[in-house]
Amino acid sequence: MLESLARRQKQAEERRKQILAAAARVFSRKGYDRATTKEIAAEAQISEGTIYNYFASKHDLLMSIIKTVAPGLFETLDLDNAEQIKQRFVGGLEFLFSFVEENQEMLSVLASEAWRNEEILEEWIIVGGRELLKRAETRLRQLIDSGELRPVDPAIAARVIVATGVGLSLPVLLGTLEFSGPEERRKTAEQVTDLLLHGLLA
Amino acid sequence: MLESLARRQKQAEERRKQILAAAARVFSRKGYDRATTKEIAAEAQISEGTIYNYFASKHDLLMSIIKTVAPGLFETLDLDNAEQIKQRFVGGLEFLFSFVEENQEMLSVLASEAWRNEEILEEWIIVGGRELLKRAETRLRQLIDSGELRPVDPAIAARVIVATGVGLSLPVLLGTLEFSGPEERRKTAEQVTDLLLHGLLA
Amino acid sequence: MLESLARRQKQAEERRKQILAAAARVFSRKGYDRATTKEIAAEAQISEGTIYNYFASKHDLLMSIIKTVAPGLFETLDLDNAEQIKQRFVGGLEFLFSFVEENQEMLSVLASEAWRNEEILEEWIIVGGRELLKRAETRLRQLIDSGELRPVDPAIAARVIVATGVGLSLPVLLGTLEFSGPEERRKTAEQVTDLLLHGLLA
Amino acid sequence: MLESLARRQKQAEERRKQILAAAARVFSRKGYDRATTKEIAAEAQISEGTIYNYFASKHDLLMSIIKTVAPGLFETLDLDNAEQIKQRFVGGLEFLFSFVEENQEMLSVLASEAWRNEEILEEWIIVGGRELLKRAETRLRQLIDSGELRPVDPAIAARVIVATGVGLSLPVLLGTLEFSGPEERRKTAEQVTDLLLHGLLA
DNA sequence: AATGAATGAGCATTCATTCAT
DNA sequence: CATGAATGAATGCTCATTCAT
Repeated sequence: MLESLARRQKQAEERRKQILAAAARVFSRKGYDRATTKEIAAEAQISEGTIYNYFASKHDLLMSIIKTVAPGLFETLDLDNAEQIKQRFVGGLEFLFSFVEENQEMLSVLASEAWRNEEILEEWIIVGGRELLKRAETRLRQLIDSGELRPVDPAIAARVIVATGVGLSLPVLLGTLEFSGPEERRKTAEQVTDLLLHGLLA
Repeated sequence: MLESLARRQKQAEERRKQILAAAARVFSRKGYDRATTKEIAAEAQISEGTIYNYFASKHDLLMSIIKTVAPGLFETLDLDNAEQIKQRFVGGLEFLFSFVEENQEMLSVLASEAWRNEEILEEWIIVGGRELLKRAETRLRQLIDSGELRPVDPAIAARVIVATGVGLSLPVLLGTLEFSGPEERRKTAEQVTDLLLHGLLA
Repeated sequence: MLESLARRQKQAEERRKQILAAAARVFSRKGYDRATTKEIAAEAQISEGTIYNYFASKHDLLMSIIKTVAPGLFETLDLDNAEQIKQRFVGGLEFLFSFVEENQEMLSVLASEAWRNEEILEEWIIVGGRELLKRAETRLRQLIDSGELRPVDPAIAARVIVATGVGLSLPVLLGTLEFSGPEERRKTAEQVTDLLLHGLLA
Repeated sequence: MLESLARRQKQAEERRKQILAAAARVFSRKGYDRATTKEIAAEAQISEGTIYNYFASKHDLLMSIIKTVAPGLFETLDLDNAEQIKQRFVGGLEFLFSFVEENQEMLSVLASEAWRNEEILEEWIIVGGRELLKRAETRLRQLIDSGELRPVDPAIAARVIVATGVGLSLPVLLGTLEFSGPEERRKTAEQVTDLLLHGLLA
């Protein structure tokens, strides 16, 4: 009895994930508006009606996808988890590249819908971005105070670092660039870090 | 006769621009899919049918907007029009920020539609981006060869520079950031240039 | 064995009644078309599937409700079970009012569905109404022949009496009127009878 | 110009009526819930989309039908427009019968939907019915005071009169009875009036 | 017998496009 | 050229019914 109840809940959770993944693929391919519930159902190999046993609406599918992937994005962009400055940058970029590649479908849904969905823009881009910038700024200020970094404006520096990370991720999100593997991700992260730390000048 | 023909053509061209601007405003506000021809007609203060005297379809409106604004984007990102390295960077960034602010509506249409429109992505983002990177890379290689820049990988450096420019423009495109005026644009461009040229390290 | 079979049948009969009562409540509240099997199941505290172990379809539920309540309606309207004319009228009206109040839910289902369901209209309203009028007419003719009533057209008189009873029951069926108790029902029945027997004129 | 504008408005009004009449026929036949916009469009010999150029929704169609016919119902039931008591009753009943026959489709929509539509029930049945009873009661009280009628309870008498009128109209509304012509309507009105005024007793 | 997840036909509504005026 | 009413295909969503457990 209890066992079957637990199994049923587990199956329901599996079903939810299956539908969400299918929806993410279709949304990523077509965009939210051009995606149809018919196509999502076909992608998930279920009938249209079944979607509505697990999600209240097409809009609920979208928001559930965003909620699944967005929090991880801002954690990933965190720079606080390494010892040496260089390692922090390299590690942060590597995590970012990995996260973006692993969650490309869901993140591209987030990225493409934020433009026209006030709710997503407010809740996940503006708020998340502001907090991210604040943390980066605080961290940079500490490093400047400790003399490890030049006395640059930490607000601008934070914006440049985040902008660079986001800008470098865009082609991956758009599906126009793929890293060949972990080594390439690492090498790119190291090269970018080198440029950010030492600059372009001779 | 000829005069009236010319005048007529000129008026027709005005009408086209008027409709295109209205469409850009509505697309920017609602997104292409959620914009209706009814709303575009109302915004342009004409009737729905008139749209079809100047454009073949709603899709044609979209592509015409893209075609109007996209070429300027890549010219703007060009770094070749200044003497000193620093001035090239500062000038390029200033132009970019100005161009993005001036064309925010049309560019946000481009940015938001590229995610789900293969045609736009291919023709304007991939091709344009590739050429832009190529030009930047060539230019950087010359500067490295001349000893003005460190011997970094020019391909990576080009990607970082473009990524930073794009990443810094995103909040403006999304409408979540506005420069207070030309001075702020210039100051930001200078600070970003300083970071790109000299790096973060002490 | 036999005993358990009988018990089982009795339980099944209980279940049927339980579902039918739940369906009548929901149909009465929402109307047949807007009622859902999901809501009926919830009201009966069973699962949707179980309904179909006792009834062939939602339509079967409706017809079973009608079949349960409609025959009683026409028996109730019968005027043949009293001695004095006045008592016959008063008693008939009292029974009608009581029956309508007691079966308000099921009767309102009948009343509201007859408008759009040819089967119900034909089988229960037209046929039942015709027989009712015929019996009333026969009875009135006897009373006219015996000199107890004026020589009015018995067909018209029957229609007026039935119409009055039905018309007075409508607010109760609609749920917009409730008698405060048996005394009010009796008093109303007496007042109406007085008017029907003696008329309005001074 | 002005002429064509006026003509256009007139045509639009025609269209509205055409659609409303078609909807009333289909609602009357199938009931609101079982009627489809597809069938209404076919009945009106237009396409489905055109309905929405004139009405906001299927629900708007329903409420527009009710609003068209309901006010007339209560005016018709008014008893105030004749000299002699008998003539008032006969005239009132004749008007009622005519009105019901002429507006059978729209009225049957009102009658069948009031059961399940709180808005219609409240706004058109309860409020309208209450006012009607009040007017009838006032009028009866005057006639009682003037000695033309017996000293019966005017509230009960009003309910009986209205109930009789409504009850007699039901078969017409349901489509199970048709008067053969104006003479039959008049004769029935006279017979019913005779019974109401003089009662059944010898 | 009881359950409730899965099904898919069917519905109201939207909107790009056409075309008679 | 301008208009806007008419069109009808396409869509998100509902719900009676089935059936594996």
